[in-house]
Amino acid sequence: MAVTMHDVARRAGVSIKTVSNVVNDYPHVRAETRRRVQEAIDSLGYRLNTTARNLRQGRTGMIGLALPELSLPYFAELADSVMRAAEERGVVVLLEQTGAQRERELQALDSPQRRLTDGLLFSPLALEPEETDRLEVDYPMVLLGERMFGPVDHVTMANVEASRAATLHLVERGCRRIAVIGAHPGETMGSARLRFDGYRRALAEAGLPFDPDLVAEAGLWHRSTGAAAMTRLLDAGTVMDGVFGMNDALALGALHVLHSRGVPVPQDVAVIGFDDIDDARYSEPLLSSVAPGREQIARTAVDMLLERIEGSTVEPRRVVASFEIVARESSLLGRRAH
Amino acid sequence: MAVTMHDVARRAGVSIKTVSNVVNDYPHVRAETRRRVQEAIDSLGYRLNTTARNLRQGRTGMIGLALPELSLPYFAELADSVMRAAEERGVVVLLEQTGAQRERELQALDSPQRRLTDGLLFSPLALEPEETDRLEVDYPMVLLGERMFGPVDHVTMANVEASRAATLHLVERGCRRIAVIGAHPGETMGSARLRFDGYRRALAEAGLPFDPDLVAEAGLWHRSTGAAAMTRLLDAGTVMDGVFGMNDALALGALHVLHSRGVPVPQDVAVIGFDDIDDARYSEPLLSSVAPGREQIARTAVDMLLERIEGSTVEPRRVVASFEIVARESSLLGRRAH
DNA sequence: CTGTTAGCGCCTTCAT
DNA sequence: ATGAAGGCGCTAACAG
Repeated sequence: MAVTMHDVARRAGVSIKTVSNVVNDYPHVRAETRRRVQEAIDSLGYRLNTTARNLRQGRTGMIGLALPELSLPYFAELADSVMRAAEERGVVVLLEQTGAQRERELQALDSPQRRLTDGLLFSPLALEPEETDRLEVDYPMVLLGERMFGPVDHVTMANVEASRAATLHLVERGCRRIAVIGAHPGETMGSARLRFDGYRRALAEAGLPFDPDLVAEAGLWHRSTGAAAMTRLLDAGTVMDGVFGMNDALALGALHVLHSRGVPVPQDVAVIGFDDIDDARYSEPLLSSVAPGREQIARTAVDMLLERIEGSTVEPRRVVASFEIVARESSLLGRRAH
Repeated sequence: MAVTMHDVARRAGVSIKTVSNVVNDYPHVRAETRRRVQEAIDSLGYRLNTTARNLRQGRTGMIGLALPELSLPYFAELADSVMRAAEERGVVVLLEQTGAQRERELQALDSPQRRLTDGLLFSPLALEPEETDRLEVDYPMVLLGERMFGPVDHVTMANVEASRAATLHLVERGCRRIAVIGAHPGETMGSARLRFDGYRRALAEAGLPFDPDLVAEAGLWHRSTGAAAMTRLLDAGTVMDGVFGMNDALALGALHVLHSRGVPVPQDVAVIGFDDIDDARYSEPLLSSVAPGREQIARTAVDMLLERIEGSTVEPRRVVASFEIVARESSLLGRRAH
């Protein structure tokens, strides 16, 4: 049924090894031989059997990507970036969703898929920082995100720095009372905590007072929770001239509410989000955001994982991606001076 | 390095075949033998080498899922459903994005990944209906969506029927002038055409006139385009008491605009979308929608593909999933009688 | 109920 | 620059 190297070899009048050499671009093959083999390959419609190669080489050519949920825009876009980066490196990505549930995150570390992949890019959201020992696995792994750190390579965004920069961006636009949406009180690491820290640091640097009334919690970082938080702020009569949404979904929800209530954005209230998801380019007004270096994160993570797969045993590394403030309409106009 | 069946066999004092039988839940194994083998497996930490099994069986245990983009909510949720359905059947899904570009859709049909999968679930969005001959591939395939039909199994949603039902749902709520958002003039098949047909059919059945002024185009089915379309309708002074968004993103965009302009929903204008994506459960007001049977589509498609992989040669089948109207706040209240 | 044999298709020695 | 042999880890087929 399937055409094998043997068939090609017979057809081209060479040995199987020569066919293998041609297929794998081995340099020392005479041009004429190569041509004959190539011709046989084309005429027979031969295609390499990846499974056999994998068995022989003890590799699968696939890497796993375990993330919370594809329906969260940031992760859908991250998956996209990782798949592209992997393609450039000649490997294939096997996606797994954990639903941000602790049990399923643990399962992902030990699922049957692990036998199918050479390594894992793991983005936990539910595992507790105390459980880092679970990350001591016997296959190559690179950690994504800031939920936890362990004795493995880690690629993360500059949460604190970037939040600080986002907040300072609003300050530069003239904002003096900046609300922050998405806080998770009590969290000791994780994005919510880090981004909140960045916000406070910026206030301190700018010499602005911290006002707890300007902090709005939001458990899930969805549009709806962002809208609800904004509504609470407005209904409480909180005076503000800027809003920092800890992610774009929250910021978009807030934007929606401001718009509905007739608050001019950015004239009366400037808004900035975080993640720079695609939707930020389609809102009214366009949403300013922090581009957290998703592409860089994806590339770096894939490269690091491949190095581990190649056998590198250097100390676990930590890479922090560089970010960028993307100023769009929601924070763009000059604001009233105080 | 790796523990093999041989190691387990030696440890348990049985032959390799017996180990294989235990691993594969072959029934005729004595309980005592099974126990001994299992013990050896556990103590050695043995894990089946899937690649070797695949090579032997001539299968990979993976199916491909080629879809436009994960960042489109419907497809993210479809991918989720397919991955779950596949897991229940013991196969793994290899995802590929085509970016809704014709070239990349063609590539997906012939990518190196095809050697890694036993079959393909293919959801084209850019290929032209005339190009059905491209679908004559030499591996098992099941087509998803309504962009085109070919000589292969096909799973689709009841676009016409469901749109008709959505429109009639608004009619039952008392709507008499129902706008439709998302039209693609000139399209001969594809979702936009089919859903538009359902809309017109419903109007005809309800004895309502068709008014071209109530039809709003939207090329990309995003929130932003839905909002823009709604804005155009309102600015043109079009009188309406209902809106049918051809997908939820469009409807959510429209909802946003109505809300901003102070039009009470559903009191003055009732709104319904299509796809029942997760976001519909988080809008203000909650968005009514058509649940197109995503789970059923996923299960059916996976099952059909697996049957083909098993070697079934029955005539190509076409399955239409059953849908459901999900009435939420945006269309729920009784409307003024005329 | 369990063992033996013979590959699946490829790549890595080692020759030539 | 090319060929021959062996085996990656597993399972199908057949014995026993």
